[in-house]
Amino acid sequence: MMVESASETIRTTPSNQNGVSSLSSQSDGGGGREGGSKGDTNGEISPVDLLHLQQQQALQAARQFLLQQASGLNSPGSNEVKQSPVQVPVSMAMMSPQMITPQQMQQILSPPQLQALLQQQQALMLQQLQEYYKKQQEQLHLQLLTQQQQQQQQQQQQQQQAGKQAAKEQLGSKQLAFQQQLIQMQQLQQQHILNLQRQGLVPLQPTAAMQSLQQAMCPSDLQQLWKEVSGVPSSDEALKQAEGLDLSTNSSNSTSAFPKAASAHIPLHSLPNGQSHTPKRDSHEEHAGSHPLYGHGECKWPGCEALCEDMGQFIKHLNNEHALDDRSTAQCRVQMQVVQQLEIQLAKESERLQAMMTHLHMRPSEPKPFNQPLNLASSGSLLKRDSEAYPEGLPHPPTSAATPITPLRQGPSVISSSSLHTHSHSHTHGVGPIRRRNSDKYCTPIASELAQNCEFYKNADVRPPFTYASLIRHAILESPDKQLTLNEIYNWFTRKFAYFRRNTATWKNAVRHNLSLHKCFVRVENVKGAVWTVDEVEYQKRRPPKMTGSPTLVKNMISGLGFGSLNASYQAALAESSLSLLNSPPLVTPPSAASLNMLHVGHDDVSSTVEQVNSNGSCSPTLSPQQYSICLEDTDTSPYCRLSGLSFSHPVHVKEEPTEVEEDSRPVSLLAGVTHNLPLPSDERDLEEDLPTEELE
DNA sequence: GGAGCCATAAACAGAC
DNA sequence: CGTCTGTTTATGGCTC
Repeated sequence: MMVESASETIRTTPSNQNGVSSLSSQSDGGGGREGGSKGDTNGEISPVDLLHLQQQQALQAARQFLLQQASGLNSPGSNEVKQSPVQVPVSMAMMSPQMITPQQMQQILSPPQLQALLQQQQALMLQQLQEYYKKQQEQLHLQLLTQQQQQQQQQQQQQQQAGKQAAKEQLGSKQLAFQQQLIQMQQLQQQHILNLQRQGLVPLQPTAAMQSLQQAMCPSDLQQLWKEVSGVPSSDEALKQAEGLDLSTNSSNSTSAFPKAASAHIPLHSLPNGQSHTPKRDSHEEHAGSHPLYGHGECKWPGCEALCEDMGQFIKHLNNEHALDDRSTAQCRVQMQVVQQLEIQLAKESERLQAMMTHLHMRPSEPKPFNQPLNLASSGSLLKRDSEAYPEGLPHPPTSAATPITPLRQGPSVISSSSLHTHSHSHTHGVGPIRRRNSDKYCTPIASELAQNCEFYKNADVRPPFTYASLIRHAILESPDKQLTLNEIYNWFTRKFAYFRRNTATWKNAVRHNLSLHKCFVRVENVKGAVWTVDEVEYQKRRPPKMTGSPTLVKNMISGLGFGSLNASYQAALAESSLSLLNSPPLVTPPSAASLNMLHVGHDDVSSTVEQVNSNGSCSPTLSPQQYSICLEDTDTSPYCRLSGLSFSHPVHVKEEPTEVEEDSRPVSLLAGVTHNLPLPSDERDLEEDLPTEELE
């Protein structure tokens, strides 16, 4: 729930609103320049120099301010920030809330708190930054004004004299200089803002459009935003918002020479060559045949959608409605930023994809190198491998697909299991390797899967490919005491899986249902109340049929793994069944009775698995001979007896005492043997990493 | 088609 | 009285 709220806050980012409003009001206030003195600027020093100076000062100050903010936000002794505050490449804003803030804060504060804090900081920073810029602009305009006055006077004089031409040129050049300064300022501002955005220090933009970008950008939203921007009648405010900062100067009356000039140049900085006039119009007319802004009989100008029968009409419309004015330039700018943000996003996603691909490719056993131009593609191919074609458009294929697979690094167990039956599958690797993986995987069930992908499941709204029963069991076994209250189980679910942060009623009911329904979950009355424990014997009892019965189940599991939701339930069951074959030893906790139990019980499963494997032909060396032997040993000895003897002599309410007693009996050796041959270590690591971050009540 | 497993929904009861 | 917890039943999907 907390997470839920956190994400909510992220989406709404109220601070943005504040930023906007403050901005607009400020810019309005900028009108005060009129009455403002002409004083200081005056004349001896060249205005350009002055501007330069001021700009630099302003930027300097702004930078310092940002640095302070940044360092305040980030870890205390962050020197890095000092060096290149603007360089931070990572778009933290895109990352999950947890990533945004330093770990320490993360640990101290709850996500909502962090979020609120961040927003505050961001709003503050933005505000102050904007103030700086605003001041600079005001000064610029003051200068412009005074310049104009001077020029006008000059003009008059010159008119009287006659050297009109020269005067005009002078005037023009001076204006141009100012305008260029303005443009530079604007560019700097933009860059600054962008950098801030990249650093996640500032909300994408004060504009609503940017906000929406930050989330999933849906075209309709954008359109709406565009309309907002363009629709406002005397869209001063909106424009200013849209532009992030500037344009405050030339309020509505574009008739005045300066504003017009200034605004006219705004688009310039998108044009490298600096041609000042009507760049857009020209370009528009160039593509008379097929105009990029014209399609399906309507104008595609952001937020426009005006119907135009033919090109001519469209051109007219374009020239009339989207001429070079404040609104258009503002829209253009917004569009620029949209594109920029998209590019950033694209870069990020590409990077991620790259990482995923490399990771997946690294897998030695990967039978089919998937051609993944896309995340989806990769996951899809994987899915298809074992199960037939899978519906494309998996909910959260990227990581989900990747994750389930990743665990296979130790051995694509899942696949292997499937391979048992799916001979036809072009597993390049012989039976041997497959098997191993198989067994390996079995040895690193849900635990490793979770451990390795915990981050993914934590953040991605993907349904985990495990059954409720297996999840509950895992949660319980993961706990120090191997027992959890219902509420604790709930918490574990929400903590570990973003998916379970919604529809709480549904899955909680399912959890309760499972707890009650399955004999393997034993309710134990505790001092504090009731806690739930796992009866491994019972848990294992119901497994065998599945595994032995249907190898295909395992096969399907893979699809379940990569798969988000459709067959989720069933697939989950399958996945879980195979995953938890050999129950994972307690990942985080030292060998305990429970772990023992798990192992022992697991043997059962393992043995069954083994049987399959053997039947297939080769043995599973990977299953670490030791482990193997152990399993067999145990099984031989009396897996179940041992189990029951150990912790569940009375399968029921004996959670604590027995467990501890058994601990020493033999578990250690077993565990030792198993653990090291198994990929577990890494899992343990992962889990440990994982655990600290989340508080276990 | 039946068996088995699972998820989901819902009714119900008892405790807090 | 509302919520939480726990039990139970019903239903539907899926695979073997």
